Amino acid sequence: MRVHSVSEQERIDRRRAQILEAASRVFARKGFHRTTVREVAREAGIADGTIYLYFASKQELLLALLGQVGRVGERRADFAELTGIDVRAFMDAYLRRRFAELREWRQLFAAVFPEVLADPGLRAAQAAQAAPAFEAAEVELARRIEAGQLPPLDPGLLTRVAAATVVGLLVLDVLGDPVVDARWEELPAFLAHLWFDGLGSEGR
Amino acid sequence: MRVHSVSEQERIDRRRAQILEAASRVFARKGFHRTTVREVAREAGIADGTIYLYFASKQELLLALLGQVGRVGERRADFAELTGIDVRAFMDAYLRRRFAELREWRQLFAAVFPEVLADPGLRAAQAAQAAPAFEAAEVELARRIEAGQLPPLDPGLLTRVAAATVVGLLVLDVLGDPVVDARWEELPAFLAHLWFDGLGSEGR
Amino acid sequence: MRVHSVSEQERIDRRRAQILEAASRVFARKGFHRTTVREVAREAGIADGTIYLYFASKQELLLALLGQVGRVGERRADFAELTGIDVRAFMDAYLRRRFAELREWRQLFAAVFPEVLADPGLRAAQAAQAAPAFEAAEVELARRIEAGQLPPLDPGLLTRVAAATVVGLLVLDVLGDPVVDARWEELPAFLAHLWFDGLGSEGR
Amino acid sequence: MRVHSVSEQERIDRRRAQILEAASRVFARKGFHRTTVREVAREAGIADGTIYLYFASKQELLLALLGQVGRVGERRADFAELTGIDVRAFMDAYLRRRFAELREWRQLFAAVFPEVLADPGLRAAQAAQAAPAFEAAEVELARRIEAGQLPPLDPGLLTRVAAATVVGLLVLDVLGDPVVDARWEELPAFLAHLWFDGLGSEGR
DNA sequence: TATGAATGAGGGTTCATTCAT
DNA sequence: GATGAATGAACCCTCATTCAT
Repeated sequence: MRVHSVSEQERIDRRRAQILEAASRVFARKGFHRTTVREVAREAGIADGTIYLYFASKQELLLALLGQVGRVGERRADFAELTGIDVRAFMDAYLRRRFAELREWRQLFAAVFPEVLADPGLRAAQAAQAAPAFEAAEVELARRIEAGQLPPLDPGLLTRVAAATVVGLLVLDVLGDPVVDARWEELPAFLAHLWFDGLGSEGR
Repeated sequence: MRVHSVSEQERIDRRRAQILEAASRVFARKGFHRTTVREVAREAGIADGTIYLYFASKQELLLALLGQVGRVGERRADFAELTGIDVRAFMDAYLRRRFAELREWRQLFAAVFPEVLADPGLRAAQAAQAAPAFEAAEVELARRIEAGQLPPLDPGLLTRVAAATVVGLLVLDVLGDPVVDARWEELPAFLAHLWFDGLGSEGR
Repeated sequence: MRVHSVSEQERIDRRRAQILEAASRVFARKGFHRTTVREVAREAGIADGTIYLYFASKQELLLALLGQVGRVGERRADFAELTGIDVRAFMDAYLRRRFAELREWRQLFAAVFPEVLADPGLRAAQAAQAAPAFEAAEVELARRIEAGQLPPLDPGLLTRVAAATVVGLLVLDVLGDPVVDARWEELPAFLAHLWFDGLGSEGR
Repeated sequence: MRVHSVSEQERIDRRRAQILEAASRVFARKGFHRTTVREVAREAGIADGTIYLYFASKQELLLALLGQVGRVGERRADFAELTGIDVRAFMDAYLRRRFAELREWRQLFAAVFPEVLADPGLRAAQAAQAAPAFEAAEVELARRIEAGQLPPLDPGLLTRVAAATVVGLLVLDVLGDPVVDARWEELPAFLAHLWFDGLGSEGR
C-alpha cells in the first residue's frame, strides 16, 4: 500500500480542489449532464485524462462537490456559541451568518442541487447527510420551547419550514429571480421580522 | 391546411396525455437525462417511434410538462374570489387550497424541476412563466398593506419568501423528507399560524 | 390464383403509373435515398400504405422505373427502318430521333441513374438490360464497315464511345450545365458533324 | 488559437487520408447511403468514433472526397505546356495523359459521382468546381479556331461534347462494361482518331 | 381498396473512459 | 504524473413497412 508523503498529499489536494472548482463553475453554468468531462478539463486548464487521476468518474466529481455542500451544512453545529442569548437576537444573528455563507456557496448549490433532486441515489446520500443537522435543530428548538422562549409549535414542522424557506430562496436565486438576487442581504432581517413578529402584529 | 376532426383531435390529446403521464412518472423517478426515450415508451406501453408522432423530440416532452406546471401556477389568479374575507381567513383558505393542489402535482415537479434548475434555457422559460404570478401577488399584497390589513412589509420580499417557502417544502418532499411527506396536510395551518402570529407571540 | 379482369388490370396499371410518375418526379428532385415513401405518396396524392398495394417495397419502385428506362433503350431496335439510307443521313436521322426522345426521359434518368451507379445490384441489372442494344449496335456497325460505308474502326470501341457521349451529355444535363440544357436541339447535328467530318477537315 | 506542430499536422493528414481512402473504397463498392459509418471505420481499421475526430459528419467525408475530385479537374490547367505543338499531337498527348490519370481516380469517381448526381446541393457544388475548367477549355479552343488550327465549330458545344464523352466513358467503366474496362488504354488514340479524322474520311 | 397510426430495426453521433506515449 | 487520441457503448431519431379500421 503506497502512502503519500505530506507534500505529496498536498499536491493531490490542490489538484482535486482545482478540478472541483472548475467542475462547480461549469456544472452551475450548464448543468451536470450538459457538461462534458472535456469542458471541465478545459476550465481547469488540464487534459481530459488528468481528471481520472484524481477522480474515478464524472459521477465522483458530483459526489465530491456534494461532500463540500455537506461541510457547509455541518456548521449548523455552531448553535452552541449563540446559545446564551435571547431568541430574537439568536435568530437574527444566526440567519445573518447563514445567509452570508450561503451566498458564497451559491455556485456550489447551482452545480449540485439539480442533480441531487434528479438522481435517486444522490437524494438518499443527501438525506443521510442532512439528517443530523435536522436532528440537532429539532432538539435545539424543543429545548427553547420547553424553556418557554418559543411558543409550543411543532419542532419537526418548524425545522422543515425554516429549512424549506432557505432552500427555496436559494432556488429562486439560482432561477435568476432579480429581487432575491439584488436584495439578498435584506433577507435575514426580513425573515427574522416575519417569523418573530408575524403578519398579524399590525392588526392588533 | 390540415384540420383534425373533433374525435381525431381527441385521440391526439389522449395519446399526448398518455405519453406525458408516462414521461412525468419516469422523469420523476430517474431524472430527465438518465431516462431514455425507450423507457418512456415502455412506460406508456407504446413503441419508441410512436412518441415522435406526438412530440418532436425528447426535449419537447419536457417543455410540454413545463407547460402543465405553468397551468398550475396560473390558478394563482383565483385571488379574486377570496378577496372579500379577512386576511387571516384568506391566508388559511389560500394555503390550504394550494397545498392540496401541489400534492397532486408533486410528480410533475419532481420530473420537471431539476431540469429547469439545471438548464439555463429552461430557467429563462420558467422565469417568464412565473413572472405574472409574482406580479399579481405583489399587487395584491400592496393593496392589503395599503388597506391596513397587513403590516408595512416589503411586498416584493414577502412574495419571494412565501414562494420560496412553498417551493422549498416541495423540494424537501421530493428529496424524500419523511416529516414533510407524512404531515403535508398540517403544513398550511402551520404556515398560516407562523406567518400570522409569529414566534414572538408567546414571549409577550 | 386470382386473375384480374381487363378493367381491373387497367385500374391497377393506372395506379402503378400514377405512383411511378410521382416517384420519378421526387427521386429526380431529391435522390432516391433522401426521398421518403411518404413523400412519394404525398406527390401521388395517396396514402403511404397504398403504395404497398402496388409495389412490394421502395426498392421495387426503383426497379420498375429502371424497367421503363429499359423500354426506352429497346427502341434502338428501330435501326431496321433506317437501314437502307446512306451513313451520314442515317447518323443524322438516328441522333436527332434519340436526342428528342432522351429529353423527354430526362426526369426518369435523373431519378434512376444515380442509384444504378451506386448500387451493385442495379448495376448488374442495368448491364444485362443494355447488353442486347450494344450487341445490336456492334453488329450493325460491323456490317457497315464490311460494306465499306465506314472506315475500319473497332465496332466495340465505337459503340462505347457513342453511347458514352450520349450518356455523358445526359449526365451534364442532369448536373445542370446551362449550355447543354439550352442547346440540346443543336447537339445531334453537332455530333453528326464532329463524328463524320472530324476536326481535321479544316486543316486539309 | 491552437496551432499544430508540423509532425502533428502530418499525423492528422495521414489519418484523414487513411479514412478517406477507406471511405472511397466502401462508397465505391456499396454507394454512399448503403454504407454505414461503422463500415468505413472497419475498412480503415479504426473505431467508429475516431472518424468524428477528423470529420464532422458522414456528409463531410463525401465533401472531402469531392474536393479530391476537384483537384484532379484542376490539372486541366496544364494546357499551357502543350501549347506550342500542333493540334493533332496536342489532342493525342492530352487525351493520353488524362485517361491515364482518370483510371487511377476511377474508385474516387465511383464513390462520389452517384451522390453528386443525386443530391441537388452537391450538384451545385460540383458545377461551381467545374466551371473554371470549362471556361479555360472554351478559351483554348476559341484561340485555336481563331488561329485556323481547328474548323469553326462552336467552342461551347465542343467542350461539352468532349467532357461528356470522357465522363460517359468513366460512367460505362463504373457500370462494369467489360469492353471499356479491358481496353481503356486504347481509348485516347481511338478518340483522337475519331475526333480528328472523323467517320467520313473513308467514304471520300 | 384505401388509409395512416403504429411499429421497431437501424444508423449517425456523442462522450465517458482508457492507455500508449 | 500528464497528455489527448482512440475507443465503443449507448442514445435519439428516422422511416420503410405493417395492419386494424
